Amino acid sequence: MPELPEVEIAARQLRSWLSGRRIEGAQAARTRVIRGQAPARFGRLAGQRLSGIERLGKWMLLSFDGGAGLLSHLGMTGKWVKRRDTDTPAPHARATLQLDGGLAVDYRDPRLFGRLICGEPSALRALPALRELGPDPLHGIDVDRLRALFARTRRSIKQVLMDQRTLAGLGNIQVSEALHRARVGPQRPAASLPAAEVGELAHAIGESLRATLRAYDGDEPITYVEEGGANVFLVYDRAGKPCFTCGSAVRRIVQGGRSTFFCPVCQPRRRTGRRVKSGPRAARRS
DNA sequence: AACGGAACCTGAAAGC
DNA sequence: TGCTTTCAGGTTCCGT
Repeated sequence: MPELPEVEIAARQLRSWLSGRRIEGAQAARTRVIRGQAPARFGRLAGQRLSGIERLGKWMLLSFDGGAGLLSHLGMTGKWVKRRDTDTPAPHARATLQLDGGLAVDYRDPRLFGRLICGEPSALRALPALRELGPDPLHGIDVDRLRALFARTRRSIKQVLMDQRTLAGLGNIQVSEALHRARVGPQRPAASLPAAEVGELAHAIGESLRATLRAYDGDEPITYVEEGGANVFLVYDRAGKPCFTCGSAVRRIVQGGRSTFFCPVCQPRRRTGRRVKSGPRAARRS
């Protein structure tokens, strides 16, 4: 269930696990994860060493010194995990890279929404899913571009931010969190945001991503919220619980078939011009 | 062209 | 207890 911060952590982990090691063997099971590809394609990675990992939105592009590339998307339940090669593979392992030094990394993915594509990095970059990605929000956000983009759509701000062409890597959690931090109601039409609010939203997106990244820092192996990890978020999955700012109940609504969490008081449906300064201060976390 | 909704999957948790 | 329903942070495809 990973979004930009979780994928960023996954990329860092893979970098540390693979760097300096030789791939001794690679195999993938014939599942939806590899779509039409022949499982044998993954054998090409054998004998090569990692030369770099790039995170592109929620995708990771692994490049190897023999010219091979591996594109990975974690979907909803994908995760790379390390083990000793003598240990039994992780449950729901869909692919494995054997490394020298008696180590192996498994790609596990119970729900099979993730993807692994083996090919030359240049060819992988040319795939529509990568070509159409918007800019990476961690590298600074162009507020004018965002505002222009918002102006020419009738969709809600939530829907536009979920679109990977807007900013690459935001997902359901980060969008809820960023809108909350910016005090913008998720149902508002994107086109209704004045320039000042677009600026605040851009700032909030960066803050939310960095806060999540910090929360996972040193947490290895990473545990997602739904896996029983602590909820480190302000509104996500907190329906009915008090807003940390004003104390009123966080609401859950459905937009585009997915849950949105927000505080109806701090994030009004219409712009009121007034801001919630403070209110009954709820206990921080619990 | 842009948009909303369904489809794709499995497993865990909640409801009966 | 055990069966059924609901829900899950992803993209992609299809019809309007």
